[in-house]
Amino acid sequence: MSKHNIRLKDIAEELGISIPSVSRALNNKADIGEETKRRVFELAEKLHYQRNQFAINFKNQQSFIIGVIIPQIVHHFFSNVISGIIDEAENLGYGVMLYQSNESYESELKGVETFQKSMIDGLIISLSDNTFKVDHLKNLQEHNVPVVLVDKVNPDMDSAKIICDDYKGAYYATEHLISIGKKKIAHITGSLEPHTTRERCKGFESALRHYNLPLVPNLIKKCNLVSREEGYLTTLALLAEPEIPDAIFCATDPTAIGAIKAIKEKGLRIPDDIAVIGFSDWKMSSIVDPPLSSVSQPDFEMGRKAVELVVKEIQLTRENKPVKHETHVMETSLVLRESTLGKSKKVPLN
Amino acid sequence: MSKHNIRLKDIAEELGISIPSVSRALNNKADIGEETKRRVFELAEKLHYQRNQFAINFKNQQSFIIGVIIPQIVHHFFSNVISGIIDEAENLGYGVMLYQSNESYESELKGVETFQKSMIDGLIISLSDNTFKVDHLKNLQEHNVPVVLVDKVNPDMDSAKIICDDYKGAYYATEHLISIGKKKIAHITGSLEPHTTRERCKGFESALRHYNLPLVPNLIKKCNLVSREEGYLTTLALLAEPEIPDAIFCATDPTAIGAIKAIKEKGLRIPDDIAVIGFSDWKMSSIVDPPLSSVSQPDFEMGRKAVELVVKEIQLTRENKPVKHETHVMETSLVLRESTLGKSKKVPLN
DNA sequence: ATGAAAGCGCTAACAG
DNA sequence: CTGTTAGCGCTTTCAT
Repeated sequence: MSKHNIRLKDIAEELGISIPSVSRALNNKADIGEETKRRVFELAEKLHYQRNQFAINFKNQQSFIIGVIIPQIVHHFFSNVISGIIDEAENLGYGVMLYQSNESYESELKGVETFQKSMIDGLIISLSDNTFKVDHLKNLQEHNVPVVLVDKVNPDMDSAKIICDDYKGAYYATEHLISIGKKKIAHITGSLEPHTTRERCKGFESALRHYNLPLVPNLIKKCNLVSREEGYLTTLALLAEPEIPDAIFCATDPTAIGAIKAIKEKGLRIPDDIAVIGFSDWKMSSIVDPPLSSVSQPDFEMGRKAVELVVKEIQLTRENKPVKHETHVMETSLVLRESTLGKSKKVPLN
Repeated sequence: MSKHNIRLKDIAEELGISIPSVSRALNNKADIGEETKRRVFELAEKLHYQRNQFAINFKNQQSFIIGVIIPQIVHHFFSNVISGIIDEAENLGYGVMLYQSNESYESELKGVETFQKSMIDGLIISLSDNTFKVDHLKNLQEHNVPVVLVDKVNPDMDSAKIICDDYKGAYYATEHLISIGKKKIAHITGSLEPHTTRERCKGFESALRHYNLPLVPNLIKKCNLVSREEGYLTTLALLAEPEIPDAIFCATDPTAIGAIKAIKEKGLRIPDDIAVIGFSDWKMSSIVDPPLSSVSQPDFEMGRKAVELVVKEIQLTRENKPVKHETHVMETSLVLRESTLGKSKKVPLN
């Protein structure tokens, strides 16, 4: 049990050679005799030698760990971002530490602290909705830990960023509603604090303007949590307006699902009376009745790209080369289902 | 930029004292002068000293990192297990590294390898459905890295385990169907390889037996992936039987959702003609139409408990004390919704 | 091709 | 109370 782990020293002694020689052999260095190398490998194998990464990390001051902070894992979008991150990190030889902020700034601070204790080489973070200061992240940068912001970004941060084109996604979603003949389109937006929801709102307005549709203030409703409950209540409010909309673009899928519930309860048909489209293409969106059209974000790909950027910066930083922070804007795509298309089109189960 | 990080040495030199004194001060050791301590803290503060955890980890041969391998993050159940893990790990001063196996044995091996490189102190793992050998885990144990199995366990592993009472959950689910007057109850089971599905099947049969209902072989259908698609197809097969069931207990929620789709397509009413109950209480289960009754597992709590066990074993191992591997069986609970209760009972939105 | 020596940053053991 | 010494396991000079 407590038999100490095998060290280079053990192998060296057993073979009657020096420790550096063993090291050189195991690391396939050039200047080492073939015969020696063979004997070292053989014995290492036999003793089940495992390099002590603590020593190596210590020597190189490098952990090969990337820290990841996201608001909530349970969200389908973030699960997929994380999958992309883990995948690409594996490819590049990095491990991934995870922390969730639960949309709390204080939690986010704690996460950064935990990560500093674990000596992460780089950080990928999607900011909590309640994070307005970024000193904790700048602090990391000052300690030569590159930071990459994903999706939920902050203009005060001078760092690499991965965002998706929320503006265009919203524009296309709205354009789609117009294309199926809708004229009185409502928008349920979230808190306008996060960059993402603000862009979605802008894209919506821009599409209306472009197609010469009136921008009716009463048809733009704000809710803070963009939850199902809120979507439900907000839609009920919309339906109580003197002139009700014939389509609703919701800033998130849960809101849209709430909206669907409200519309169905009122005995209205989807999409004939009111079409509904959401944003983010949650897993559950294909399961609700009717299946929800939505704007799909390249979540997995965003994760991959984030790792690519952060590792690039890690390497440049280690080589003391100047780093230029890239911002990657990724394209969204429309996933059209019955909530806007109706039964006409056969929609696959998945 | 490349100004090297502050070390104890820098502080010691600036203050004209020895390095150990600085160490003692910073660590609030007993035998250090108040005045010295004050000066050290002051300067450390001023220089933004941050302890170099690489050195400490190296010295203690300890990372304060727990590795976690699960099949798929996107699954609601696992997301919540992970949340529980991160939460409790934070409490106990540990960070969490994450890896997903995607139900692949090879992937799982890679995960263990990655983790070994990162020198995890302990591992929490939910085995992939294709993992039948556990040498990789035993290897970890031999290197004094405690392993805790969660939910997907393996009898060959001599380790701590967290499981939930699938048998009882299935029993209660079936009993509930009986209690609402159902007599011809079908069961859609998964591959009988994993311990979990096997127990669910046993619980189902046991309840039928206990209530003197016949065990009709044709009403027990197996599908391998327990996916929505499979649930749909399997249910269609069930409905093609000469005598169709009046209730279906599905081994997972996705299967149940597929079942609902099939039943609705056939023009049958839920639950009047056929009641449906699932297992795991996925987020989406409350959203489908009708909302799905299900057996809820204490996912978050399972995660917490896993951390508790693994940390306990880590500590015992470090102190060279004997460790007794505990197995924790956690209770499930029924979440009843319209798919078995009907509209009668007002079901809350959440 | 190999060995000897030094050092990464920190802490524990031992003196005084 | 404080300083000196040593060592965690490995790699990287610098000799030979």
